[in-house]
Amino acid sequence: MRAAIIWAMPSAPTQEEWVSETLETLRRKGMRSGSARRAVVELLAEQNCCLTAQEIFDTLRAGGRRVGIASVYRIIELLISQGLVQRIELGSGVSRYEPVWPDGHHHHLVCDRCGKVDAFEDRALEQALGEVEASSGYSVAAHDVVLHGTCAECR
Amino acid sequence: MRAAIIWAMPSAPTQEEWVSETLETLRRKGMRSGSARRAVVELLAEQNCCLTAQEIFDTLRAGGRRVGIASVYRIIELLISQGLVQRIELGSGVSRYEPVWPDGHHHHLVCDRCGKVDAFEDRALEQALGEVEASSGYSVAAHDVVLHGTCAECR
DNA sequence: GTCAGTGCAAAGCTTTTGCAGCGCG
DNA sequence: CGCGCTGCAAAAGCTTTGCACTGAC
Repeated sequence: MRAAIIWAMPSAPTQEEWVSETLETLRRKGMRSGSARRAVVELLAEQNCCLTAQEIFDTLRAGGRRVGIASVYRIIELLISQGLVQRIELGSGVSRYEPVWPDGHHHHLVCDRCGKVDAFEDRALEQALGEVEASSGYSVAAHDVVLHGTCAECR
Repeated sequence: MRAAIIWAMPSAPTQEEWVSETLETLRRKGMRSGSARRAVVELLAEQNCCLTAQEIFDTLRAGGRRVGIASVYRIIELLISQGLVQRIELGSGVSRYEPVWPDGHHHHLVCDRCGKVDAFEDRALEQALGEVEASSGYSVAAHDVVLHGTCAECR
């Protein structure tokens, strides 16, 4: 089995390190660390799966935090522009977001029956993508791969 | 150069054949061929790039057709459910649609600067994807690959 | 004390749904 | 000549913007 299904939580850096490095990166650019911003960063860090803006909002509200959905969107937008978070489109019409871990790169498998999302890594796939990118004439900054199908439990 | 940038219009079937085969497929399932349905199918067939619902609507309106945007969405939905059209998400928040040609399979390169979209094919990439799919535990029905970057002109 | 960050409310867009009338088969 | 298809209008999400106030530095 070459394509290992993983949960995207590399051992290094840890979740806490990602939080502090993310806030430090913002601070270095002269940005402040307000309560909503810190809450979103901390929540993203502890996820093993990509979240929607609504899920982030609901989770923070359920935890008693008084955040606005607009702040969630603004914070995500900021983190994406700094390369700290990545937007994932799985085809359902809503955007999902997950932290960018410096030492890992993975893609997503979506079960169209139950909605489950798995992550996977594959060296041969990355290599094939790298060769396509090199010969494309584009300067490729990012690539997204989404596999749609039916998971083992639903089958 | 392995990854050929192509425009996704295979020689067989021709555009006219795709139109007639698509309408015939619908007819065989007891569906009718109203004017809006035929107009959308004909417009899709002559595109070399994926279109948004709004673009389809605007183009048909500009051509003097009295179509509703709701019909455009309903027709696209129908064609997707029959496997005749495919939904493409390029990360901008709007869905794009293109015909499924029976004899070809391609992916997309997006210039994040000017918005241009190119299509490409690559055998090694398809093979790597096939191996990932086989070992994933999922029954994979479709896969989407999107490369983001800067095109030669913008660079 | 200043001004970036925030919450709330309203607006903007894309997509979906309801419904009455038209027209394909 | 019936019922499926269509256009229009309204509704339903998701996301963005405006604005006054709060709180980080």
